[in-house]
Amino acid sequence: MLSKFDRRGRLGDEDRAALLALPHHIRRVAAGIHLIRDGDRPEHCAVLLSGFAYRHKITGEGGRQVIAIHMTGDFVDLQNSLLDVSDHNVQMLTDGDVAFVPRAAIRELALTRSAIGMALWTDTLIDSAIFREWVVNVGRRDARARISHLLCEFSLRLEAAGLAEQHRYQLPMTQEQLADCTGLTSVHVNRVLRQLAEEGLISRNKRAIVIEDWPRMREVGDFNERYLHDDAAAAAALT
Amino acid sequence: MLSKFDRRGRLGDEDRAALLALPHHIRRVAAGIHLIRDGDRPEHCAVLLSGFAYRHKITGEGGRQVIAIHMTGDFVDLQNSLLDVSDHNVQMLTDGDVAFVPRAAIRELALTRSAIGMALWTDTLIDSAIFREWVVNVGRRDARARISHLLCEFSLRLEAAGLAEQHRYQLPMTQEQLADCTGLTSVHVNRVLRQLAEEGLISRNKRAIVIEDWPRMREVGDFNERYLHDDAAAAAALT
DNA sequence: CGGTCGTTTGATTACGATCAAACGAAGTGG
DNA sequence: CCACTTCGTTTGATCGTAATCAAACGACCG
Repeated sequence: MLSKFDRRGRLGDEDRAALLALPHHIRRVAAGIHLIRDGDRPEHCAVLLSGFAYRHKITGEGGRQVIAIHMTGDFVDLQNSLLDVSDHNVQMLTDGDVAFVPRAAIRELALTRSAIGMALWTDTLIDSAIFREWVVNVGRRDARARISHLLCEFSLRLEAAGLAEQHRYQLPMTQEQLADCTGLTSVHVNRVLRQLAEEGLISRNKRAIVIEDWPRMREVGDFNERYLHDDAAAAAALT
Repeated sequence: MLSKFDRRGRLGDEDRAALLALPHHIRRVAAGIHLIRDGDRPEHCAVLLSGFAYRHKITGEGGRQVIAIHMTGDFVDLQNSLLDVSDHNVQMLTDGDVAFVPRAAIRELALTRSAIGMALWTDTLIDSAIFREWVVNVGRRDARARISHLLCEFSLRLEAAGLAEQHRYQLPMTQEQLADCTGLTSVHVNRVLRQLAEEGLISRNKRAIVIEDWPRMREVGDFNERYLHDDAAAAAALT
């Protein structure tokens, strides 16, 4: 859980110890359970120890838009840590272990140990960078590029989290959820995936994805890993 | 410039003084000038004293997606303050006065005065909340709702910044830029604006916008001001 | 006065949505 | 253990929103 912080900021030993000493309780949480609900006043902030979670909003028409996917090691709700009322939902995508840390403890720690505050702040800024890229993805790319882009992003982030290798990984979601990430319908996602496979860009078997031709996928998906602000991800992009 | 902070966090007098004492130089900047460029390593962080700026990215196909609009009082590049290389552009939308603060000074201040750090962090979290809403806007709403939503957002944010009253304001951008905010084409934006006016939801005269029927616009745009996390904006939404 | 930029309108096209249905896999209960 | 349901995937047919292409017009500016 600390490896991500180690990768970017260097925290002193004392700061690391203080982070680890945060009060928390760990619970196994089933897929589908809400970690935060739109309109809630969150009392704690979740850290994903295993499994996946997703952030989403529902429109008045009933459409769902996924805004982010979180994976092992992510500090899930720093986004709500300093705001009073949550403006979106966070739900488990798969079963997973979650550590719940009281919000007040995090604020306290950020105030008294400002290096930790900066590290947490940085973490939320990287989340923002990904939000921005998603705005571009759904706003200005066609279906083929949107999905390719997303598959590229997953590949690098999963690799950085130690959950993928050689651009091979297990997609943690259904095609319908993929559609909700990209602003498409599940029917269309299915067709695009099939087409990408037919062209030999990817191959898949149930949820297992292999990006067979990384350079071309990068191009089709108009993907540039810089927005991930993660050296491990950047390294994975070279292979 | 401090009024926004006053509205949410309460900073002590000393902290306020420290913020005001930040080294900076103020410059008049013309519309179109870049404050940060994608790929740059920013050295300072801009505060908008007057005028508007926008944040955007360009896709490989040459499409432009606007990700955020900033107005008087906004701390424009906290988003890049802790990250090494910018992943997007920020450009002036109109002429304006900009204060440039060295990035190092901001980091220093955030480290030594953690209350300020928290206030700045909060500011970036609110930016994120708006990014998230924009993902939903371009991902899951039709053209009519996207544009209505955006007009509603502007109305409240401008009012909160003291630049609008009674849901009347001056749009700081062209229809083409509006299209780049919503993932549409300028032709289509034009048609939708005309239609909204025909139905009596808004009226317009050049760039001057009046939201004639706020309740219906809120509904058409599927707009809920909660994501702005701003009491002044929430108050304006009631009228 | 020509030139550029933004707005406006019309005609046509296409991408992705919608509607519909079948199928396989996994889980449930009788 | 097998019917039965549920959920996700897959394929086909049709429809509609917004894109694209094209052109004219008004405002502002040098």
